[in-house]
Amino acid sequence: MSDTIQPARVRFAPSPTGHLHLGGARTALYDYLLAHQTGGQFILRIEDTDRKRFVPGAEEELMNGLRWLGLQWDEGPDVGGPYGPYRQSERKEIYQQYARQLVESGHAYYCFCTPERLEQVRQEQQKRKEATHYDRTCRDLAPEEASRRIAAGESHVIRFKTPLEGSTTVTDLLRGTITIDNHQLDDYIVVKSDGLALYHLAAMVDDHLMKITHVIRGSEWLPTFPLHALILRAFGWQEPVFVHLSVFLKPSGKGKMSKREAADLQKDGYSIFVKDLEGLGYLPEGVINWISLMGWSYDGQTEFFTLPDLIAKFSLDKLNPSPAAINFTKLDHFNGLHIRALPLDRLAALLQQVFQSRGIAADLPTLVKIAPIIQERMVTLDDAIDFAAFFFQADVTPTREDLIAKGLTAEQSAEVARKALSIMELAPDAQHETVEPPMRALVEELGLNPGQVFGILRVAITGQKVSPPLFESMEIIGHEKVLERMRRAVQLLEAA
RNA sequence: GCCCCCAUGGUCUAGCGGUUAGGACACGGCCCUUUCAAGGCCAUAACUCGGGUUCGAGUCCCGAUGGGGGCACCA
Repeated sequence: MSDTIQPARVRFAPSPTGHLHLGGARTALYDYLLAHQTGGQFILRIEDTDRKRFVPGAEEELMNGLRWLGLQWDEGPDVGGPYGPYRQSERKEIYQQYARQLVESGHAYYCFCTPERLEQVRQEQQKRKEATHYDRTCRDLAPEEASRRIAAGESHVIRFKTPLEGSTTVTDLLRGTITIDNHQLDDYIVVKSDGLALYHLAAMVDDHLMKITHVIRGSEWLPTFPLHALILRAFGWQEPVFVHLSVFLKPSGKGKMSKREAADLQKDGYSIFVKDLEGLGYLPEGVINWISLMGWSYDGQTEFFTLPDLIAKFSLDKLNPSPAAINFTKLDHFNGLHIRALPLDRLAALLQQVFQSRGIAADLPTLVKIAPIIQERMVTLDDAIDFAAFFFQADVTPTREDLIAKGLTAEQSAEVARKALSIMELAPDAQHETVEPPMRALVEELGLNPGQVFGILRVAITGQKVSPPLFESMEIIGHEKVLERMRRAVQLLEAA
């Protein structure tokens, strides 16, 4: 990076109409990275001009999601800032003022066509297999007539007066210039009959007023990008840099994620909604690392990144314009990597939350001892339940069948268990340094495989066939409890 | 139907006219090993197709195909 770089002002501008999903999170991440990398500002703007689609609580969920990911904004509805308000529903008058300016300069006009008539026109056009466009009935209404009808209280909207001739060329940072014939463009409505602006006007006005330097948004805006440029140019405003990010496809890479498929994902322990990820055992670090690489790369080699790494290494010109399939197994991979990178005390604290959420009271000192032996075995934090719940149970309940070692009979297994038990009874403590050598000697003496002997002990002490390393586990469980569990296993094997 | 965007292994990607086409995930095998992991090693696997341009094309141009997006008083 050169030192001549200008601080970027970048905004994440979601509408509070649903859950924050992976695509939005990735846009917000890139916004955040660019702002922080350049010493600029990351702005959160709520685009809630559509009252019909407003979902109560969505704004709060969105903010919680961003905060969980670690993407704190510098300006926004809650923290304020010099260019507020940051909620579009609170900026109605501002948009009206600029819409009037557009009408006065001849770039927009009042339209009195009813939705019913518009619908009729649209249907006729479809029947003739034409592109659906407004037929421009009100485009050349005399200003006097328009004023008269407005004064008479007639319902109206404001439409942008798209040039009939020529073409418009816009520049997307990833795709270069895109030129479209103006006759492909419609006379889009920019102010609704309820007086509220539509995205096209509101976003351009806000981006200008809020001094946004880079607009990073989804590629669904590409078709209306020329309109936006036309609006900016009508005002004579400087155009920010536009970056249109590709969409996310479903894991197969064939098509985008449907609502149904998103729901099915939950059954597999995955979700495209940020709000679900924490509960599923994912780390914000893992999620950030994962989504950062969906459409961006650093050198094609390095893949492990923390948020500070990304701030240092992110660059817009390494963005990839092609759609990317969501790959949850890669999320698992990154999550595992970041779990292993966690300091033990922090891992222990996170584990405590996980256990607590399952109604298991796990104390921190024990958790700190457990953390190092399960850390490299976990993909999600939830895996700790399978790996370590037995540490906190009063009793374990191994089955007789599991206690019988491979290649041995029940009687032989009982004999092994009895001998191991007497070793344990003679041992002064359950430290693995004191227990492991005699146990290994026992393996030798009996002429068995370590797996056979240790397998019996594992099931006896942990109650399960898969567990963290045996002797470390015994040490944490404690001498008394280990003896107790081993005696019970002997009983179980001798019964029958 | 019309318009726009995109195109390297199954998936994420590096590549920016001359490479044995590199890395990662997943998958398979081996090593390590008390289980499960982690780690190490090895293997399988790609330039959508057709035309150009060029001494030479994954890389540039055109077309086709495929995928995606848009065509609202939603964003």
